[in-house]
Amino acid sequence: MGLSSRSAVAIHALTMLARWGDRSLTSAEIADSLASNPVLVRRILGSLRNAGLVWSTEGRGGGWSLARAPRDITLYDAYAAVEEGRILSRHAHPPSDACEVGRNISALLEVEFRDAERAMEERLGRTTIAHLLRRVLANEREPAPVDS
Amino acid sequence: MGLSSRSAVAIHALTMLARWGDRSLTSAEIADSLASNPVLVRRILGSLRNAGLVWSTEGRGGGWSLARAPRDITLYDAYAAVEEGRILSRHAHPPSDACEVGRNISALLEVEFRDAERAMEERLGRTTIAHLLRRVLANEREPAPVDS
DNA sequence: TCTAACTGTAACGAACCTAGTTACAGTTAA
DNA sequence: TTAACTGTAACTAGGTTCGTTACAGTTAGA
Repeated sequence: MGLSSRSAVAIHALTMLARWGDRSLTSAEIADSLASNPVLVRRILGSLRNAGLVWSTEGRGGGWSLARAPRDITLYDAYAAVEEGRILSRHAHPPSDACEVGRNISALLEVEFRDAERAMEERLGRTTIAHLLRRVLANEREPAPVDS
Repeated sequence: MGLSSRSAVAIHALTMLARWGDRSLTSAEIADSLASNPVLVRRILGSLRNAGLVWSTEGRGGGWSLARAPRDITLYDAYAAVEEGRILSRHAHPPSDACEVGRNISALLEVEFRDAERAMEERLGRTTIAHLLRRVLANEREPAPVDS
């Protein structure tokens, strides 16, 4: 099935907060850009706050701001804040001890899957919100040609 | 949420087929080792057959065998045969074109996520069924000490 | 002081996926 | 002819996701 789209929402929101860093954004503004729902946005930004990536203020005029410089927030930070658990699922049940393969494969698979997951995470950690924002602004200055 | 455990089942089954390479195994034998169900096993081995990794014979005395040498089957081959689609989900809906970030982020995220997924796949491609079988047999010769 | 604009969170539903199961048709060897 | 297999459809229970409604709490400003 694959993971949820929460990582995409989180990265989108963080990039918006970086773009309009001089003021806070409301969950409604972010939800508009996502074509989604303010409650969903608040839930996901809540996870980002728990991870120390953003902070919020309540009440009228309240909203959300980055808690760190965009160059100090990686895509892995966003991913780790909203996505829990493993990517590659292990056996649903412990295999049979009566089988040579069954009693050894779990530990071996654990190492392989863990390494593979880490490779993905390591790649996500190489890109920051600042990188994304720079490319967004570059695209805006020189829009990609539109086919037609 | 993460992916299904089909990859784990597929790799477990392939390792068993490699271990008992001189004869075919039935879905019931593999299901026993997995503490699972023969129908589930047949479904997953069916995907592996579609990918050219195993073949099966019907009728009495039938069963499953590897279609390639264990050293020519990687964990990525197994993964790709049973798991479809992407790992990191993209936006559930296309973001708003009215927002600077919204109209650029999808394409940028696509590149990042694709690269991250490829990093994981590349790591899975580095280990073969022959590697796993060798370690299973090594563990059997020299069992890991049991705490108690 | 009242009101409007926010966050924070619980609760719910529809859609979807997974793992497991039953059932049964088709194939093959003995 | 029968027993042992594969191949596959259909169904269930349980879990997750995304979206929504509802509402309590907080804050700024008229």
